[in-house]
Amino acid sequence: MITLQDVAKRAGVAPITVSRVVNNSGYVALEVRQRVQRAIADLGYVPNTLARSLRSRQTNTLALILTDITNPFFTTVARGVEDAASDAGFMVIFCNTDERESEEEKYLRMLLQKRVDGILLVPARSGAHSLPLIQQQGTAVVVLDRRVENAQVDVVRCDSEEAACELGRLLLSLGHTEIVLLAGPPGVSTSEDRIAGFRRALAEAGMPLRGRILHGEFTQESGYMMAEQVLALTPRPTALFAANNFIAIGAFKALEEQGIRVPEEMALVAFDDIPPSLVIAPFLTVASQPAYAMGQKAVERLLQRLRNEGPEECQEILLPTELILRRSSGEKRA
Amino acid sequence: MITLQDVAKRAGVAPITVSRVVNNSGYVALEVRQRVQRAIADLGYVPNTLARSLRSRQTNTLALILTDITNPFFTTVARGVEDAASDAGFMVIFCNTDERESEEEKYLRMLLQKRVDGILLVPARSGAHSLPLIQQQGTAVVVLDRRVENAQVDVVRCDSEEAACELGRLLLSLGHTEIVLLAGPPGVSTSEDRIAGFRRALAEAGMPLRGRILHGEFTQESGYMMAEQVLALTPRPTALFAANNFIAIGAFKALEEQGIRVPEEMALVAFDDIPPSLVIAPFLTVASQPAYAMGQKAVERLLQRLRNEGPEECQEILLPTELILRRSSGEKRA
DNA sequence: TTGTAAGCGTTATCAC
DNA sequence: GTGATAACGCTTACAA
Repeated sequence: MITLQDVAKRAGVAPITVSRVVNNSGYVALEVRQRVQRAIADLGYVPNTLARSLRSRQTNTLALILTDITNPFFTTVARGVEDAASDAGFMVIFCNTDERESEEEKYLRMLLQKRVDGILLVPARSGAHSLPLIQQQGTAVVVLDRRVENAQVDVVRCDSEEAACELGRLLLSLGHTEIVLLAGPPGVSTSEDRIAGFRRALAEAGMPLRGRILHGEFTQESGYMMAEQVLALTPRPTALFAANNFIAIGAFKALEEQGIRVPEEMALVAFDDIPPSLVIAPFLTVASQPAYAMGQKAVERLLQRLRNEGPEECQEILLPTELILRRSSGEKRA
Repeated sequence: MITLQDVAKRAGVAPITVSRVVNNSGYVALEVRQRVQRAIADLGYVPNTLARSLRSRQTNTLALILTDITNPFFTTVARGVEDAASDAGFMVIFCNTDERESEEEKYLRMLLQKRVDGILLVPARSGAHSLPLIQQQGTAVVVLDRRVENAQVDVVRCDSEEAACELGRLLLSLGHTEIVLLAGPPGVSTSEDRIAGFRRALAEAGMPLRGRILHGEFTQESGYMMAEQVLALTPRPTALFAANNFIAIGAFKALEEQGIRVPEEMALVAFDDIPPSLVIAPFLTVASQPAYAMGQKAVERLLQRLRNEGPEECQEILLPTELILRRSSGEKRA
């Protein structure tokens, strides 16, 4: 392997001079610079970032820990992260936890050992067991998409509670009185906030709340199973509120198999849109979160931390959701 | 920052002994090992992989260079890569090139500087300008999804030519004679192979080929525009063959806006499925590639190279595509 | 404008 | 079983 030393020898200068040319730092005479550059080209020298990072204590690498890149919401977040990081000269390591804290911790340890400059974390559980690990190590971190309890940390997310309340109000305004929320797992803030928002909408309307919430996972399979349970209820509800896109699609499949028409026999609304580029005929009424912008904003804040810019105190950056009305929520009931 | 030295001092041993404990290498007396482990716990020591990698010449990091993680085909590939890599103790850096060779090269240089152990490359162009860069540096590489010209390299992909031929035959067997292929960009092997397969299907049927191929990008916008062009033709074609999923969806939107019913007035088939978890009502007839398995297999081969296992000569691993018949291809014409 | 010397935190090598 | 020493390839601090 060609090292900086080899280049220095070939160019007849000291190693540090080559370093200065490579990094465009400090003064180097034009003539010397050219000599060095020729030597670099001749030898095909590729700087070794490991050595540089060891000395400079910067890796120019960020990490994004999320639950599942396969969910288009997170795919889009990831793209926002990558673009923003790339613009700033950072590379990004991706980790899928599948909502498991054990995986989260495993990855975290590896990342800290790698001395990544910063971590973007979508915590598997709002307990956020792993946050202390990061902060104790002095690594910069921004939490994405979800709240965490009792933690001093920057967060970029949407107001799930408010958006869920709006979705709930929508269904109520359409005349539904028997609505069931197909929720995500307990202990995840987005799931809990969406439940709280739904509750608030019901409370505002003076409606009682019992047996109206099912707990599951943020997956299609879970949506399917929860919808099956709902269909066994009497009287049968007239509207479903899916806590995310996957749950909605799973629920729809269950309804379809039972021959229940959406929205005529069962209205359906959901959290998280599916990107228009993936959908032949947009159908779901959703509260859409600005996934790409979330990724961007989170990186922005993380870079501020790395550069000691921006406000010193921890911020909670709330991005707006958008209510998108489509066919699945149906018309006003008689 | 706590270093291995600090731990050594605290435990009253030499640094190398701590190293042996951390890495489970060499002999360490049980009593000493426990003393060291206690010191590690007390101090909250986190090993520094940079230093280790500098010495050991291994980073336990792979890189995946693809065109756009936002395309569900690549999202799934990425998940397959991440899972397989993670199982083997490797982390993965992701890079989006948006089909641009300049981006590909930029990322590549950064990755080589980072001394990643191996690179998974979906080359932007079949010229694969950047392959020599990698190989010259002695870094392991596996090419994914696409062919490259004149290169000694392992490739994991599907047989686009054959699958495209089958899709073409399908349309012909349904009685279509005026079919237009909405292709991807020239210079990309998947695009060219799909054209070749389509041509072969026509040739087999003894049908002439003129004005039957439009070139565009692998994007929804491009699909939309190409479909608009098709609709201006007389006589109007009766079937469209989209070279990927995004093109198909863009084309469908153009057709819909013009009030043209699919498949009654225009049949539509495409390459690449959309994952069922994302689709309310599967509709497109497609040639589906096993994206997850492609990612897995590619990592498998890459790890073989890193470990000097497996066949020495370069392999082309072809994975089977699956023809999935749905509504969009329509019935046999009168 | 250029160079010297030391050190970043680990592990390879060889010795005890 | 354990340790001393050097080295990985680069940059920081200081000197000339």
